[in-house]
Amino acid sequence: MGKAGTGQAGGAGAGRNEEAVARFVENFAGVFVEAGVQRMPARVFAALLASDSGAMSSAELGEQLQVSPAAVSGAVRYLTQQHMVSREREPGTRRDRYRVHNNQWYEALANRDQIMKRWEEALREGVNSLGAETPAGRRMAETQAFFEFVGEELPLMLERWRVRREELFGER
Amino acid sequence: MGKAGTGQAGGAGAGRNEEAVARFVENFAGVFVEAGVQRMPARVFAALLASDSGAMSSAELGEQLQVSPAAVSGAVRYLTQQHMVSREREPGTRRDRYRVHNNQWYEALANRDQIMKRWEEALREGVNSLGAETPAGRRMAETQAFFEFVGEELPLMLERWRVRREELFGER
DNA sequence: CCTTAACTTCACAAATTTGTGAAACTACCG
DNA sequence: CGGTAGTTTCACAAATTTGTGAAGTTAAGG
Repeated sequence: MGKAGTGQAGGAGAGRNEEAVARFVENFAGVFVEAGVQRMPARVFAALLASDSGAMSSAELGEQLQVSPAAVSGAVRYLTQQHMVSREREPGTRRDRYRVHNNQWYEALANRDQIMKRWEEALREGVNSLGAETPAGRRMAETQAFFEFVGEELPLMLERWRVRREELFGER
Repeated sequence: MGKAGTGQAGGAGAGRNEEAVARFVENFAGVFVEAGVQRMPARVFAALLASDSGAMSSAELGEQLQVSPAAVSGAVRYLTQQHMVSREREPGTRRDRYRVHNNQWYEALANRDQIMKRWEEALREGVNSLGAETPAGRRMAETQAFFEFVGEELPLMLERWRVRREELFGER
């Protein structure tokens, strides 16, 4: 717990209230967990989100969250696969840094192209094997249409968000 | 209604290919699991979706899925809490039936009002405790705005879906 | 009221998931 | 080329989750 010397690097401004950060991290990670994400990736992600620079090294993450390098490695693999975090190698050092890109991560969250495809495919197969004329088949076909609809709408919604975002935070 | 010897009741038409049904159930349940739902609720839900009438009794579910009444009970509790399934008591019998309402369940899926609130709240608290002027605070505020935006957009999108749905399946 | 079918709850055993330490690997740096 | 900081992989122990059987509860039907 007590972190030693002077300095966390990635996240800490001078007067950061470490306890508040920790509270946020666990709380926010909890929401992710409820949404079906494993705990460790959720915690790592929350830590990044709560860091000032938006990027931390593996060692920093391990220290802040009190977990082993192995755990960080696994979490980070998951997060990069989900495109919620990107990995960057700081040139001139052999340390990777993991970064959350401001608007990118929640767009990835909303997009979920892969997931949508899985739903549609499972439903399509259901319609085929049960028969489009059966009541169950009709039910599935309707659901499938819904997912297709959402697949069309999401990109439009994200486009509208970019406009709104510009209005709200435009002159950063 | 004797549903003795021959027949599954809730779901089975005469020539239903039970094997195809089982395959769909496990496959579709898998997609749910990937999306963070526990396996048993996912299986129960898939079974209902694949049933002809869209409704099954506890006993029928237990038999089709080869699980105990206790397991069905737990799964059904979860599903009703999520508003993905509704419980009805058949008058004149003491058997409950569990029903999936055609368009209702995926609207519930897309709505997730409760979940949205949790995200917004966690983020709001993060902004407060880290300070709106800090980089991390700004990042969170932006994310929070995004969730608010989505919260506005979802109902509109669902409204558009209802129109589209009428076009596609209107004269049922 | 009593019986009993149906559903729910509970303690526990089984199965799965999770995080760790240690070994293996990679590729900077001298 | 070798040394070494950093990351990843792996086998395993711990913790959590899951489903079961059995007991408990509820209310329909006589």
